[in-house]
Amino acid sequence: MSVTLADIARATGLSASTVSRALSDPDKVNPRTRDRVRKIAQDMGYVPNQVARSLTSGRNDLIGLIVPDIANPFFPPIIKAVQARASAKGKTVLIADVDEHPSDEIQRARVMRKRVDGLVVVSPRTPDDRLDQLAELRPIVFVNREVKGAASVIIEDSEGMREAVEHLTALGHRRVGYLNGPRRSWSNTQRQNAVREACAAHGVDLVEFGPFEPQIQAGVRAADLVHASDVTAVIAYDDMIALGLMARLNERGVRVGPDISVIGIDDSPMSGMAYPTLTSIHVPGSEAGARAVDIVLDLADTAGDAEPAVVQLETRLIVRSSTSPVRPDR
Amino acid sequence: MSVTLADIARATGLSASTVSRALSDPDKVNPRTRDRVRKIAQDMGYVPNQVARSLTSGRNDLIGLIVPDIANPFFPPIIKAVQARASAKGKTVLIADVDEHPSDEIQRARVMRKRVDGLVVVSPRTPDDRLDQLAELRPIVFVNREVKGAASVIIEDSEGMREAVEHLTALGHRRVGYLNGPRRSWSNTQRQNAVREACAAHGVDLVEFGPFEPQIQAGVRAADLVHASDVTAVIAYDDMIALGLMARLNERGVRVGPDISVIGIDDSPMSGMAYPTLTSIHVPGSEAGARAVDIVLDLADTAGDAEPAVVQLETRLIVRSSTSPVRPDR
DNA sequence: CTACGTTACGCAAACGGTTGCCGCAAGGAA
DNA sequence: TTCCTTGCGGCAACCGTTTGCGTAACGTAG
Repeated sequence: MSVTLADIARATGLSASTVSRALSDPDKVNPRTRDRVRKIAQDMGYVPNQVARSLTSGRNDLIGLIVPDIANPFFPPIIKAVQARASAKGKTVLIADVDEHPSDEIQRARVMRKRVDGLVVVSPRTPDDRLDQLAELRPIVFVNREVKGAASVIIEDSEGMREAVEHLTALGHRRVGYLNGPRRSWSNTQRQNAVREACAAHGVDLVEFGPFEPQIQAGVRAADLVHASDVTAVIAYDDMIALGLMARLNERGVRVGPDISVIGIDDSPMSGMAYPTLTSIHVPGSEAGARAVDIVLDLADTAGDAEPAVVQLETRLIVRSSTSPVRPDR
Repeated sequence: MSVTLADIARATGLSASTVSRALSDPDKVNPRTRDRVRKIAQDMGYVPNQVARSLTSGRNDLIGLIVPDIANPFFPPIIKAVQARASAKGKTVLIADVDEHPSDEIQRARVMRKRVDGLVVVSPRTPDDRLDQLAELRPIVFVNREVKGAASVIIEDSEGMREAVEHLTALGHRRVGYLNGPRRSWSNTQRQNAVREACAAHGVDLVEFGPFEPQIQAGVRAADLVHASDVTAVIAYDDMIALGLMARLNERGVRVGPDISVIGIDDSPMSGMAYPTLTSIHVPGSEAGARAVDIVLDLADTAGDAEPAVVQLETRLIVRSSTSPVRPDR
């Protein structure tokens, strides 16, 4: 079918091993031979069979990426960053969208395990005990999730959240809503704690709603609850919910900004395109993705003796036009 | 390191071949033996090594997907659909984001070729001659791009475009702008032709702008050009441009809808979340992705003797609130 | 009881590279 | 000239599975 090492060996009169070395381990062979082999290989259109290569060498030049939902706009930037970084290091990305269906995760991961050099898992919803099982599939690194004994890149919500609440108090808001994300979400727990602490610290009344799924529709539903309450500002678990919220408020004639302030989390690319543009807590997804790749490849090299790295990334508030001073009559 | 067939063979006192058959070709062995083997394999936590499996069988259970830009919201639904469909057929997706950098494509594709069962390529920008090279890497299917002699799923813009122009004329618009996409984009050529024909057919004056990159920022830039012209409605090459356009028009106090009508193309998930919600020509990306997977796997089975399938998918207009009757004074 | 057909399993050769080890030849030193 | 070193390249094992073929054991029929 296609050109193999053996074909080149025949064409050059050398043995397969020499050809192999000429192509991948240049120092072990005479420069003249090397060049001759390379030229012939080139001419014959030789492309090494990665599968065969992996089998012996153990290296796959592949990294596995597991995400819950590609369509959620928070993830594409992460995926892109992972893929870019991997590509820069000569790796390709094997992707699995588990579609918010955590039970698939372990299965998928196990199947992937042998053909990738490492796993990057973005898994906000999976229960801890499942993750522990996953964690055995080293090298592995978790993004936005802390798993004991495993490497991870986590996003520290507290700073951004503090900025958000500070921003709202500066605008005169004293009663703020928080729209909870999914009940089992690790992120939501983090964010919930962060908002509670920040509000307590600033003497702001906190009203919690939800849980809501990270979907536009959930935000739409949330809108009416929020509107019926007496909060003057609301922080949503993520931008999706915030955007749905805004859309519905717009529809009901409530002006986001002047009438009620809205803050999202993630700072997904859509924040700047919504109307009004959405004030959002920037979560450095791209950076997290890139770091995760670095860590996992490091792990792959150093055969897992080192102690797992835990990288923390900070969040910060990006102010746009969905937040305004509280209305004088409230 | 991890459990192999040989380990199970040892544990059961059988040979590796029998174990292999017990697990993957159930009819060839005694049911009693089969069950015993399966139980032990299960207990020992055996996971077949896909790499080794691929090497002999030739099957990889992988399909390659090449997209220009994951972060462009048009693609995630396609990726998701591809991944979902692939997953349903027991395949995993190898993804390459070529970052709008067409020269990488062939290289990446060649490297992928041996380890995937087929390639799905979404490549709106790559020049034809390059695609011809790509097309040799069968099985391969192109999405939203026609390549002679190769399978493809193409999206027929004309119907949706006809509906769009019809819709605008019904609202009284007689002078319509079209914001061109990237100069070398195949899609843009299609859309440009479609809008020209549709306008000609309905006696509408067409004013073309651009080319523009499919980015928010390009739309922002387009806004001022459009505003300075005398068109009362504008159709953008894609939603990204349309959204940027709307954002800037909003900012300048031009009311999208009442003052100027805007139509996007793609009907990306954001169309419904913009303000005002964006009338857009729905492009069935998910369906295209799913169909592409079907075709490519078909091709992989039937060793490429059949003549390449070309599937056409229709577009249709989704009316939302960014289009309104033309202002009486225009 | 022999002969033949099944069934159930094992042997061994792939698949296409990689890599440890060894032999051999050439060059330098003694 | 001889011995040792060094560098180059070949041999063969191996990675973990699949699969064609062969064969032992067993059952059935003649």
